Amino acid sequence: MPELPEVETVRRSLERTVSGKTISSVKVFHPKMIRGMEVAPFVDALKQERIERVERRGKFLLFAFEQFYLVSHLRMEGKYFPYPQAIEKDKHTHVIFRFTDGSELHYNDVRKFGTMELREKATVMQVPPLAQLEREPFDPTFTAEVLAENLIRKKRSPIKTALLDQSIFLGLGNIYVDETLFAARVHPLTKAGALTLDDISRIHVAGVDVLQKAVESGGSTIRSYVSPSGQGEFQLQLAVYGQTGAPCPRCGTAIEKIKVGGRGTHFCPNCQQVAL
DNA sequence: CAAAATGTTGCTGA
DNA sequence: ATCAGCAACATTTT
Repeated sequence: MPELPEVETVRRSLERTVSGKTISSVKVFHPKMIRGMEVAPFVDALKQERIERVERRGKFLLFAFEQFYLVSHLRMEGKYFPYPQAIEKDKHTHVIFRFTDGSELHYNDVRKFGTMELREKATVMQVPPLAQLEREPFDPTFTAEVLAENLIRKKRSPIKTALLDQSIFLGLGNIYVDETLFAARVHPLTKAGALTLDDISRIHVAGVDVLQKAVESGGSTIRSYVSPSGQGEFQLQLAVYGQTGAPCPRCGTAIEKIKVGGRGTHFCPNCQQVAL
C-alpha cells in the first residue's frame, strides 16, 4: 500500500479521528510486530497517555505522546481503522488501541510486515529507524544538488534502485519511482553515475511533483489499499505503473514491464531511452 | 494447480 | 564495503 502520499493521507485521517484522545488500554495480538521491547512494557507505556497529534516522516507514521513517539510503519499492507465504539476484531487485526471515550483504533495487516516501536522524543531522529532518512521531499532545502550528492553513493546502481533508497530520495516507492522516471524521461536501468546534472534535476522536479500531486489526490487506490476514510484517486493519473501494454500518454508506444532490482518496473521504451 | 507477483525494508552472505 | 538476494506473510494473478 503505502508510499509517502498514502501515508500522508492516512496521517491526515488519523489526525482527525484519534488526535487528542487518551488511551485506556492496548491489546497486542501479534507480538512480533512490536520492536525494541517486550509487549508488556509497550502496552504499559501507552496506558493513560494522550495522543497529542499524528506526524509523518517519509513513510513512517509518528503518534506523538507527551514524552515519546509511537513510530509505526505500514510496510506492504498495514492499515488503521478507527471505530466510534468497541468492535469485534478482524482476523488480521494485530493491535487494538482503546480510548477513554470508548472508541477504538485497530491496526490491521494481512501480511504482518508492519512494525511499531516507542522512541524518546528528544532522540527519535538520531536513532533507527528514522536516523538515516533524507529530509522531506517538500523541504525547500532538498534540492537537485542534494539529490546529486546522495546519488554518488549509489553511482553503480540502476537509478530506479537508487531512488527507492529512503536515504537518497525520501518517500518514493515502487509506484512513484516509475512515474518519476517516466516524467523525467530517464530509463530505469540507467546507472546513477551516468546521469548528467540535467537528468538529476529533471528527476528531482518530477519526483517532488508526482508526490505533491499524489498527496493532493489522496494517494493511489491500488489492490488492497483503502484509506481509513475516503479513497485515493491518483491511480487514475498513473502514466506507466500498472499500464503494461497500454499506450504511452506522451507518444503512444506500448508501455513495457521489466524487472529492476527484483521489482516490477514500468516504462515507455520510446520516451525513456536506454543509457547504461 | 503450482508458481509468480504484490506497495517495504532490513538482514545475510558473497 | 557493496550489493543482490532473501526473509517476514497472505492473498491474488498468471
